[in-house]
Amino acid sequence: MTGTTPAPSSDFAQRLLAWGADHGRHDLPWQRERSLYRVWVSEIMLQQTQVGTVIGYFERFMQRFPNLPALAAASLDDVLALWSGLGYYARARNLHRTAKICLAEHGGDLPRTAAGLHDLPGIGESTANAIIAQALDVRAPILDGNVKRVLARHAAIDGWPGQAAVLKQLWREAEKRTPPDRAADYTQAIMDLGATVCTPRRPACMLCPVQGDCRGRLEGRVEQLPGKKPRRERPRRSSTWLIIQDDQYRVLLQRRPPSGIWGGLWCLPEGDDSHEISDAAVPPPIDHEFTHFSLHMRFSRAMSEATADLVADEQSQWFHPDEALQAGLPRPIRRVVEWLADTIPQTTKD
DNA sequence: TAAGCGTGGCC
DNA sequence: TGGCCAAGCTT
Repeated sequence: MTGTTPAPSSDFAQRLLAWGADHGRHDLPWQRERSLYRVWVSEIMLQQTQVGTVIGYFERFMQRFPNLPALAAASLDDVLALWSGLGYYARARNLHRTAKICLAEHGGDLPRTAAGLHDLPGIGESTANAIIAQALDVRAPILDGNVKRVLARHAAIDGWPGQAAVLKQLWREAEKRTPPDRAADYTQAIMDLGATVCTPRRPACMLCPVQGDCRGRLEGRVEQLPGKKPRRERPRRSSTWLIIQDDQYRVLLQRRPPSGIWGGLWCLPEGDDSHEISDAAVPPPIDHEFTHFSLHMRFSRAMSEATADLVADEQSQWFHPDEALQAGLPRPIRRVVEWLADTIPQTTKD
């Protein structure tokens, strides 16, 4: 060693590890009682979702499904009920599928290799590596949104990470910088740095342990990195949803098809203008924003006599509003059902 | 390669 | 307010 040439990859990791010990997060629920199962569930919940949102869902999920066999034995309905409100429901469907596959083909356990995990539904390369790094302390580079941002800035990699060439460069950096040991600590540290210091807006570079050789900072363009996704306009759609109630105020809900938006969740039937409308009060319309479109939702009362086809549908079921709130409902439908629960006349006193 | 897939928070 | 972003994967 000449002593004059820095060893960026190794030193980068060492500085991150030292920073993480003092400033990283060490008390997240999935960091306690660490197991493949708990880390797997947490990683799926955390896809495109922030830590603060996930914690409550994770705790309830673990309470109800403490281990993989419990999850595999559950109905998809029960799994979706606990996922209700968290979004990207394909994650819940894949989680359930994976649990069943592991029970049938892996003796009730998750595979202990990245390749084995990657073969399962809902687990991509970064998630597979994150799971073995966090749960088994095995060296495996990850490349989630936090790491992409940290590396794009530190190595000054231009372009949007959705482009294959940019992604390849980022993977190369991730691979190069991942240290041989302390996989779990390093993985947590680099994600924590991205989440708390190297943030998308107004990064706290003065607090950053790797600011000294951060190329993005040296070139004065930290906030321009990584490159932004090309923007395209969000279509606006509108739809009418039918509120059909029986004489006990039970509401008719319909299970949505297993794929597509809100797949497998319980919804009001989508209506057209052909149904007879009653004059009972309806909830106010809801504007719901998705990533890829805006939805204006209007609500309309229909009589069950006028909708015999819907009532007879095998995917339809009557729910008392309080029961419906226990089911897997999309966010805006949950709001409507809460409104229905509040508008039931109180005929008894106790 | 690009589009589809939720929801909440932030400014 | 609307645009952007978040521990991405699937088709």
